[in-house]
Amino acid sequence: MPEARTETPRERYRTQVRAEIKEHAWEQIAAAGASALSLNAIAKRMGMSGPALYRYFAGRDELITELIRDAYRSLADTFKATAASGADLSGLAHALRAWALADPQRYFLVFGTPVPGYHAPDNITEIASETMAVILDASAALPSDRPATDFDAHLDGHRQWADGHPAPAAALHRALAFWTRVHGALSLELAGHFTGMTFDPALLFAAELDDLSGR
Amino acid sequence: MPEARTETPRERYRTQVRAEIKEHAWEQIAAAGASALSLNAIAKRMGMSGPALYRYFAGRDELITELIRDAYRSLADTFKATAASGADLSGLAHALRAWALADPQRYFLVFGTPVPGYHAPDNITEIASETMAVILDASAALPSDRPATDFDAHLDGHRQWADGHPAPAAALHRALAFWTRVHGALSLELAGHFTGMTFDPALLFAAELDDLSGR
DNA sequence: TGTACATCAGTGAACGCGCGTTCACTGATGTAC
DNA sequence: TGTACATCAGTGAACGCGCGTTCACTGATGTAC
Repeated sequence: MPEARTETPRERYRTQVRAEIKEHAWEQIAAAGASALSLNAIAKRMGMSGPALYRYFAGRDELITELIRDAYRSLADTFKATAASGADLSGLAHALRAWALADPQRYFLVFGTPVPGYHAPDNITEIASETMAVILDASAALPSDRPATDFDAHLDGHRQWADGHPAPAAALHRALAFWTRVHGALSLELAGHFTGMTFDPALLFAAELDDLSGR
Repeated sequence: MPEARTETPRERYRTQVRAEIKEHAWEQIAAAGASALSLNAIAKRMGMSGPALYRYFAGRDELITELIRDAYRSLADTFKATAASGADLSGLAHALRAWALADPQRYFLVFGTPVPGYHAPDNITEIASETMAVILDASAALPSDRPATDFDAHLDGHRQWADGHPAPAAALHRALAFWTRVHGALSLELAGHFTGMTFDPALLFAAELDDLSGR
C-alpha cells in the first residue's frame, strides 16, 4: 500500500475511531437487532458523550447504511476469495453458510426482513452484482444434463440482470436456484425454525445443494 | 354457533374493539415494520387515549404475541383449507405464496429476522406443528422415484419432530425441502432482491417446486 | 526553537419528541332487589 | 317500574426514560513563519 505514508496521524486516528464505532454497533445489533441501534448507547459504551459520534458519522442513518455496505462488501470478498481458491458452486454455498453462521445479524441485515420505506443506496447494488457474477461463473462451470425447461426459456428472454455474462439459460436458472435454496435453508436455520428438530441442518443444506449441482 | 347467545353485549363490544386494535396494529406494521409498533400511535388513530388500550391488552408485548399467534393460526387454517380442497404439495406451496404476498409483513412476522432474546410462547409451536402435519401428509402422498440418500437415513434417525407421522424418510426429506425452497424463493422476492431483474418470480417459484414434486 | 494561529476532537447543556406504563378519576352501562 | 349498587370503558395528568440532534464551548494537536 503506497498510499499509507500519506496518511497523517489525525487521519489514522479518525479511521481507527470510525472502525471502533462500527465494532460497537455490530455488538449492539448482535445483542438486540438492528432496529435497536442507538448512537447514544454506542457512545456510552465507548466512554464518550453522544454528540462526539457526529464527528464521525452524519447521523444514525449514515452509520446503518455503512454497516449494510460493509456487510455486502464482506460477502462479496468472501465469495471472490473462495472462488479464487478453486471452489465450485457448492463450495461457495458452504462459504456463504459459514459467513452467515459467523454473524447471523449481519446476514439478516443483508437478506432479512426489509424495513418498509428504506431504500439501499446505489453503490450497494453494484457490490451485489459483483457477488452475482461469482455465482454465475460457478453456475456456468458446471455441466448441465437436463433438458431446458420453460422457465429456462423465459430467463433467456430476461437475462439483462446477468449484466452481459455469457452464461447459458440453464446456468442463469441454476444461479437463481442457488440463491433460493441457500437462503431457504439458512434463513430457516438462523431464525430458529429447526430448533427442537434434532437433525443436522448442515446435512439438509448440503442435500439441497447436491440436488442443484447434479442438475 | 350455539355459544353466540351467551355472549353479553359488553363481551361483544370487547371482542370488537380488540379486533379493531389488531387491525390498526397490522396497518402500522405494514407501514413501518413490527419494531415500530406503538400502543400510543394505535390509540391516537382510533381516537382514544393511550391508556385505554390497557383495558384490552396487558401491554405491548401481549399485543405483539397475539399478532404472531394470529399469523400462525391464519397460515395453519389456510393450509388446512387448501389441503381439504384436494390440493397437492405444489398447490399448498402456491397457497403459501398467495398468503405471503397478501401481507408480506405478516409473513415476515412468522418467518423473518428473529429478534434476539424474544421467545415464542408454547402454544405457537403447537400451531406450527399443525401446519407441519399438513405438509407431511402431502409429502407422503407423492410417489418417490429416487434412491434413498444418506440424508434420508439421517432423517430416519431423527424423526421425532414428525410427531408420530408415519411418513417414510423420503417424505420427511421432501417436507423439509418444501420449506426451504418455498421460503428461499419467497423471502428473496419479498425482500426485494429480485427487483430490477425482469423475470417473473412466480415462474422461479413454480420451477423450484416442480423439481421437488418430481423427486 | 519559539511563537501565533488554525484545525479539530470531544464535552455538557439543552431541544423536543414519543414511548410504555401507573394512577386516581368520571360517567355510562348493566344487575339485583 | 324504580331505585341502589356494582361493573367497567375511557380520560387526563403524570412518571421516567432514552432517543437523535444542535449548539456554543474548551482544550489539545498540528501548521506556518
